[in-house]
Amino acid sequence: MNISKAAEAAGLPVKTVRYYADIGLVSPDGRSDAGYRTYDEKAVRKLAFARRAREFGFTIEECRELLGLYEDQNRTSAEVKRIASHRLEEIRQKQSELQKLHDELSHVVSACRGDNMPDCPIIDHFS
Amino acid sequence: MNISKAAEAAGLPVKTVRYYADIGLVSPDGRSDAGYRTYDEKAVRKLAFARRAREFGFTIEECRELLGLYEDQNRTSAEVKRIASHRLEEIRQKQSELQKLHDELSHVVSACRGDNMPDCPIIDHFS
DNA sequence: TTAATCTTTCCAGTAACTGGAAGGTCAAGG
DNA sequence: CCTTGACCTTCCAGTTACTGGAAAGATTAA
Repeated sequence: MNISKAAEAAGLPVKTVRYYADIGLVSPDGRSDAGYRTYDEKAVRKLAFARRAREFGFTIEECRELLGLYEDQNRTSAEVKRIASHRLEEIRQKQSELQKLHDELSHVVSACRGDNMPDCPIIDHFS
Repeated sequence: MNISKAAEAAGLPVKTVRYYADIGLVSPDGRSDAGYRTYDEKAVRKLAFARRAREFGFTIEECRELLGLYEDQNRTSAEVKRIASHRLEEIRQKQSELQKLHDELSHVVSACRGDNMPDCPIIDHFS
């Protein structure tokens, strides 16, 4: 699979996929004769995982660690579990924060009559 | 309320609060005689809202628009509703993506026996 | 009154992309 | 075979959103 197909499948811009290859976060499966990066299913799954993790505020280095969980045969099961559990806790925290954001905006929407009156009641939401 | 208390209450670094003041995203309520920025409850709520929105990938400009929903008396109710609904849809999308990330990591954790054996079965998750 | 702990501005540096130039490759149509 | 258009490559510069640190003024507590 060439880079644009892989990028599309993972939901990332081509530029970003190339960048991830440059910094060694997700390497292509190989190169074609012409020097084109090629990606297999596994690499694409890693890209998609990295995308999700990045979208939710994990840094590149944290993504590297998380992806490393799947790679490093020398890691102990206990260590994998420790790291993953820690990140899971963070994700649960994010879920609750996201819910708050949702509720705040939701309040805006439901409080709006939706007509053209300029006295939308949410203006007072912050006062 | 001085900047450090406001930052603490909003869950942001002081530096970032100052930065948001500089770019006019969230202005302090005023300045003390000595020139210290002062923040009231309303400003703190805006900071917290901005933090949440930023954490979930909305850009500064998008935050500006969202915060503007609460400010601009000239906006029509319909416009507020349109913008907020659009963003709400994005948030729902994010919730589902976050769930996927949660599930992937969760799979790592539950598949781990948690002992010191180096053959944690999740190594195969990406193959 | 002196030390610790704020606060200010300003300027430089970083993380993670992102855009664009210059040029090589490939598949389809004429 | 040749060209055209959509790929791909590297490299380098620019952007967004902070973030760290210096130098100096303000406030508080002992």
